[in-house]
Amino acid sequence: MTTPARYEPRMVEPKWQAAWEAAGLFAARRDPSRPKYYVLEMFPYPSGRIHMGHVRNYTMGDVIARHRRALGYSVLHPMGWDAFGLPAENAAMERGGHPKDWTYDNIADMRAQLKPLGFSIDWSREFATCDPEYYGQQQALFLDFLEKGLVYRKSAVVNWDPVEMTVLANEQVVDGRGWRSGVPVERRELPQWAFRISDYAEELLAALDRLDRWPEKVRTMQANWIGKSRGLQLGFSTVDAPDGFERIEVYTTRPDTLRGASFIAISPDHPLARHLERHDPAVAGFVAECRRLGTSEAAIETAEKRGIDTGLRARHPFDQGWELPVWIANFILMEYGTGAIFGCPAHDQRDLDFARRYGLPVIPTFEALEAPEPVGDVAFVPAKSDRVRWLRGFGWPEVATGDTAIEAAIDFCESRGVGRGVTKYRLRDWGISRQRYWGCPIPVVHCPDCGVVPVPRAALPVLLPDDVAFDVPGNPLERHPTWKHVACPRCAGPARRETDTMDTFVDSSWYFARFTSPRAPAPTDADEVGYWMNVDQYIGGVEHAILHLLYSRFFARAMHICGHLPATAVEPFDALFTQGMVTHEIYLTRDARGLPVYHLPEEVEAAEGGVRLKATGAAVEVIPSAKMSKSKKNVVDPADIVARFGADTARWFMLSDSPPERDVEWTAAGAEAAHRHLARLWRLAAEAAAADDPGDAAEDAALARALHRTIRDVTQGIEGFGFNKAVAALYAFANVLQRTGAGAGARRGAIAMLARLMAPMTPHLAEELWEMAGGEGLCAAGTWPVADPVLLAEETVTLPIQINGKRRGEITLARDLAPEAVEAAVLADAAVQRALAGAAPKKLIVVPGRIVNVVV
RNA sequence: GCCCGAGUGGCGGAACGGUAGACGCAGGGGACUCAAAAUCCUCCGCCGCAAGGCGUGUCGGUUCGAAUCCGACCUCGGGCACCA
Repeated sequence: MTTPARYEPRMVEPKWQAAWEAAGLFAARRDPSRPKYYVLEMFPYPSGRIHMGHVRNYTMGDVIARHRRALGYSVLHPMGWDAFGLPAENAAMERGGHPKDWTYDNIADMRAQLKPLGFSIDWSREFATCDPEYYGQQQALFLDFLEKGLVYRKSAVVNWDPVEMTVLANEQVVDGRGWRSGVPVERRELPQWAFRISDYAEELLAALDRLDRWPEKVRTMQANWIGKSRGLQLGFSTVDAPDGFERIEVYTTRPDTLRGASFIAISPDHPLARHLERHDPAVAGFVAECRRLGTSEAAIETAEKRGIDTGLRARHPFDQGWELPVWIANFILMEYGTGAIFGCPAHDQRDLDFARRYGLPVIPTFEALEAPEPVGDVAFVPAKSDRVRWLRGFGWPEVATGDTAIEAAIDFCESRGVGRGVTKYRLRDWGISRQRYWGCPIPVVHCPDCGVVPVPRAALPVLLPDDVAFDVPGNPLERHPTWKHVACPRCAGPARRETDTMDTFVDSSWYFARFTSPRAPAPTDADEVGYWMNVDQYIGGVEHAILHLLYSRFFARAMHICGHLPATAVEPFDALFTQGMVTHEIYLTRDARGLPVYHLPEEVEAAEGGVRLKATGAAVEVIPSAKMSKSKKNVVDPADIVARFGADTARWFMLSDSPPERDVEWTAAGAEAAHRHLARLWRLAAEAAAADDPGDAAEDAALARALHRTIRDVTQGIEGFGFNKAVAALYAFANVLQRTGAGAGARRGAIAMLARLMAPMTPHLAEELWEMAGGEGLCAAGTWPVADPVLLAEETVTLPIQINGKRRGEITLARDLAPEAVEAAVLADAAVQRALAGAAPKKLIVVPGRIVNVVV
């Protein structure tokens, strides 16, 4: 025997990785004779270091990929890089250098950290979205979308930093101020390119029902995001308003409260507000202040509700003598509905807060059936399905539900010519223009004579220029001396390139399709997408539940319209799994001013009476686990873990303990325990390999039964995304294996099967076990074990006995005893006899094979 | 503010509406050792000597039976359209 005397992952892991590579096991091959399986984890942003979240994400995908391969599928499991985006430009500004170098260096670093983890990835398909080969095809897609009318120009608001003269991302706006300049941001309108996703709102909503292998919560979030609503759109005629503003169009989902209206409120971005702004300094001041909130909906909605009375009045549609004041309010969004509402303070908390602040009337339109109370500081907002008594209805029964009243109100208004019933969606068109360098150039030219002219396809890709500088603010493409100056493709006259680049969500909206033919001279290859699509299992963080996944669903439809995807692929992800984060405790001490100073986990140690700094012995505060983040220093570098324990330990620990959809806490003790367990298995295998004891038949049979239960449980665990349960079953089997009196041959047979069961999770160790147990060839090329039903059958069953729902004893009976016989046996039980004290039971519930409950 | 989740021993968690705490960590006790490491055995929800009682974020409800279903609330997390 030449095997080393103990488990040495540093030596064996590279060996097996080389063996897999030499055997070409992970190259995805289009093989129509076999079923295919496409497993995809959301591709990483190349920040430069992989983190434990990546390890968890890609380990889960690898378990699925290796399991499916063992089941005989032709598996596609690719990897790439979501490589455009802000951080590269921020790095260039802060540290100098070029976004391109920063990005490709990071990719090289991360690839080097990822490969030692032993993932069964087809690396030949790797690409980065910043490769001209990729973004050039994306530009071709853009031109296709343009031809089909799926892209258009519109005006949209952005965060404008008046000092940096730059558009800021929402992330770069902190408390309404630019993160670098510190000055209040402004909302500013710019012409932008947008995709017509809102045309597909109904389709994207309806199709959610068919995504039955997506988490319910994700479908709910998407449905709410699309936000289909039924309501009334009506015009309020104005009194003495400026020309062109004779009517204010209002959208409401509660037309039943129309007779409780107390004011009209319009958005600060409403055309009327913009008009008044030019003539009224007070309005101008208020509107300017609103624009300092930036564009983030969260910021707008959490800001204090404020408004200004325009002095204009609007007539109530049911009573021309009833005039409502017109206010501009900071919480009305121009993007939703018509950008104007009527306020009914009695039945909307936000309207009520506003009315109380500004002394506006509160007019209830309905009240509770029982114990009605006047509205104080809490609006009366029952569920629409609740029945209420109407005080100011118009034509429906006095007692009715909100739902009934809404439909009746729409009918009534339509019959009187006051507005019309409409269906609206909250979903807005997808603005993709970014005033930044490090993104995919939008392939159009602006010609003073011809207007917007697409770049000819032969001229694609429109390459980003390399000679750019980031030492001055603004878009480097805009400032570049020559790049934007081109001849118009149509008239050959002087024209200007579009200097906006695309939102990086565009890049990630079709990468899954590109993986099927990453070097094709078109966005996709019909044979390849036909074979590989759809993604059978998609895995990623729940933070992408709405935007990325919704955009991808739209993109798949648009690509289908342009002939790049088959009709069967308009829903590109058959199954979705959203995994939890990796968390860690946070360690901190305080500086002289009491501000926190964070410390890396390796800088602290547990000591008497708490945690201390290794260097100084200072006491350390421990904060409960939170998502690993560099700023809090609660990070563990996967490369360190691999160097210390090996990849299999990192993989095993990431799968154990926590269910995959929940957060998992990284602990040093847990990682060490995982490593100890793997070393124990290695030892058991080495012992079995060297032994030749005959054992005995009963022990051999007991081991076989335990093995087959394990096969069943691990298979169920993997197929049901219960990796932690599969791990628990494998721990339990290791305990059996350790204590068994079975013979060496039986033990080797069991270890060979154990190797196959562990191969998806700890593939390197599995090869070791497989080899020591005398297995032929590579374990990674093997087939998945099948549990023998005969060995799973149990002969007896132990039933707990409850008396009045409390457990009071148990009884062991033959497995398939008739219910009457079970009842008789239960009634004869001593504990039951005692509880009954001679009386007959009121009720006897027998759940076969489960439990018995005696009600006395 | 709005939408979506999650809360079970000291800790991570397990449990088709049917024995709450599988499996692991930490901890206690023991074996081996000159000693230590490693390894192995064993105990381990809380209160109680015991009988027994109490326990799944809080408060109610449905049920023979609730961690699980329903309602209200609390806390923590994710998303809110230019972070990815």
